[in-house]
Amino acid sequence: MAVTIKDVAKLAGVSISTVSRVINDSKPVSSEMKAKVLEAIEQLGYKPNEIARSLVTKKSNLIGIVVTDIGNSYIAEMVRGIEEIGRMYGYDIVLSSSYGDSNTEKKFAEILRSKQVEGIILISETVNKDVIDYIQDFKIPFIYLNKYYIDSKFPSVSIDDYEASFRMTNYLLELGHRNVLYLTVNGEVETSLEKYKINGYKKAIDRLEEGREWIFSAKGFSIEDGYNIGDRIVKFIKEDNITAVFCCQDELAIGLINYCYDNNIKVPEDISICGYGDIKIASIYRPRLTTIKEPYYDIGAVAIRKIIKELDGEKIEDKNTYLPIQIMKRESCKKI
Amino acid sequence: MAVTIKDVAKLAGVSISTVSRVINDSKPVSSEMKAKVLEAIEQLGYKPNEIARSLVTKKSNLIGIVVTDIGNSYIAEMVRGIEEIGRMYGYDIVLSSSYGDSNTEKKFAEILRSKQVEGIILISETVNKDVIDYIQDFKIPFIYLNKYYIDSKFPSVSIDDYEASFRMTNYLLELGHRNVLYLTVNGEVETSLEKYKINGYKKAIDRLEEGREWIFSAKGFSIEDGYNIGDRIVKFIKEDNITAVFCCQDELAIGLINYCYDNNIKVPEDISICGYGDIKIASIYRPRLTTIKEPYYDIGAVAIRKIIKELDGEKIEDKNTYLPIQIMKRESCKKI
DNA sequence: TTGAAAGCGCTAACAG
DNA sequence: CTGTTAGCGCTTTCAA
Repeated sequence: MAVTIKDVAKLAGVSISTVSRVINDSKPVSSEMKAKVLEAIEQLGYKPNEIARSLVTKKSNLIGIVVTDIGNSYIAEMVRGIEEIGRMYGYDIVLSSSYGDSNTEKKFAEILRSKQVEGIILISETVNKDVIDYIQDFKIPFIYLNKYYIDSKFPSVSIDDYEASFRMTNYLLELGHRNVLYLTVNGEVETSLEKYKINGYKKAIDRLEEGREWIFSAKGFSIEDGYNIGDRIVKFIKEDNITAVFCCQDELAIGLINYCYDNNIKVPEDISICGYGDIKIASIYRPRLTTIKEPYYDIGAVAIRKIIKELDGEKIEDKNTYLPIQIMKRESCKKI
Repeated sequence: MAVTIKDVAKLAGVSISTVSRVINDSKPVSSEMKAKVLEAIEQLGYKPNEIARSLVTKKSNLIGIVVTDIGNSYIAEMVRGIEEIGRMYGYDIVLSSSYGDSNTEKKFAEILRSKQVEGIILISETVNKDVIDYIQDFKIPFIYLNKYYIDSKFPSVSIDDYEASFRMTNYLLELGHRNVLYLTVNGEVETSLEKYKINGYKKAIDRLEEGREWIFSAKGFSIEDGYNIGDRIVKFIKEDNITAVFCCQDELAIGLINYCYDNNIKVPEDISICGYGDIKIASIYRPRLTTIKEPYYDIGAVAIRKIIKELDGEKIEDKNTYLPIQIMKRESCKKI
């Protein structure tokens, strides 16, 4: 059996309240008693039982997070931010992976609540108003992070996608490209952030004299989806003299570049390709991927900071938080 | 205030013990009472407070894990395995990142213990007997995972590095390579797994008539280290007609291939390069990296399985667990 | 089969 | 400044 506060009290010859006071520094204790207690604690190697403590204080110092898949590098990065900042404020992280199933998301959120987590961060890749409502009903601080979709009624933290997309398109234009294709993804148009990104792209193109929009859709957001659409894109490139492809996600861009590699099309010599996200591989891959940096670490950090603020009683504004945009100019896009 | 067992009892018109019995199904309860209780639970949306439960049962159903950095893809993969299997047995994961500092590892392990985790998994990248001893003193199930170093006295789960390295070298030989360079890393020779891997390489080379060993050291295990050693390797390649480089880690291999890319050396046309680990990027990168698969997910899965077994009172053998080896034959190495 | 009561390890009034 | 005591929400004897 582990050593408890009683053992310490007994050894130090004081009451348990005194021990409690010294470990929490909650009320003045005479220095001699304090010394005795500290001595006993040291001797016994006593560590307070946080579970017992939580039960009475109603503070578990736990933040629950349910992610789609910690194996995704951008999610791991968000979790890093959450964990590191959480720790600074004394919170530990309880992690669970839903693998994209929204019932699982619910179930895990439920379990987390049972474990008395003080707040929940959900990192999702699908839209599910249902799940959001469900978790909000817990009445504990809750942040919803989704790189692909938005729930307009629910604040989150992200970059301004419209602006980012606009800036990236402009960068391509500055590089001299005139026929820029935007590669988006089929799907829920209503809630997809693609709506904003496409508008950003359009705005930039529209400012061109005779600017023409080329929008194309992949089946999904994955590397494989990018690869699979390669042949159709390449056909387009040739027919319409496209010189740059702006992919709505880094994964698609990587997949597309892989397709090019496998088919002897040189990037950026034959075609410039850029992505969106700046996932880890983007700067490792050759050619290094030109992309928009979504600051995943910071997104996680800000998310948990919000939760902690709310826990501390600060009123958090009910607005989306936008983080700075950065265009990572690398070698996958060249001047024309 | 959340709804408690008392509320349920009151509403159902029974004692709290009865409620407890139905939620735990621990003792027979008449079906009518049961019905009333279930009804009340439903109506109130009652969920047992796991913290309170833990306090009395002394089972937190929490496994603590301290990792070097969840941003590392192989670590994320191990965590996936841990989490997924843990969940199957009703355990939740509390995650913390040490960023490589062994005092932090200690400190976090300590915090986890306070949180009453039932077992600890430490994923480390350095050697520190100290930390291991410290955590073992907690007297709770503990698994130590380290991709780079070994503590011979402490069982872990991994592949047989000697055998893996032997097989990979043989594969290179089968491909027709005769001058194969092994790229290792400077450092703690005593505890490094490189010892075994180098021996595996040597054994394969030695079976060759006139086989010659070429062993070279990078400064560290990172992509950057691989890149930085590029010029020296290339010099060697030319002088000594090396046709294949066997890198002791995928990261080094990727770094080296990047160096080649940037310096117009074609892989695998000019030089074959293989890695060790099969990290996520290995199969995405072009050329796809030939490498040895270390089954990270499975390593995590087996690790937590061991912990759970121990928690269930099964005696676990005090031996290292070896997982199957697989050579991923891809395009970065070609026939000669 | 049920309920009363003790107690898990700790904090926080409340007295003194 | 210190100790006594009453819980926190739950499980688990022990009687009934």
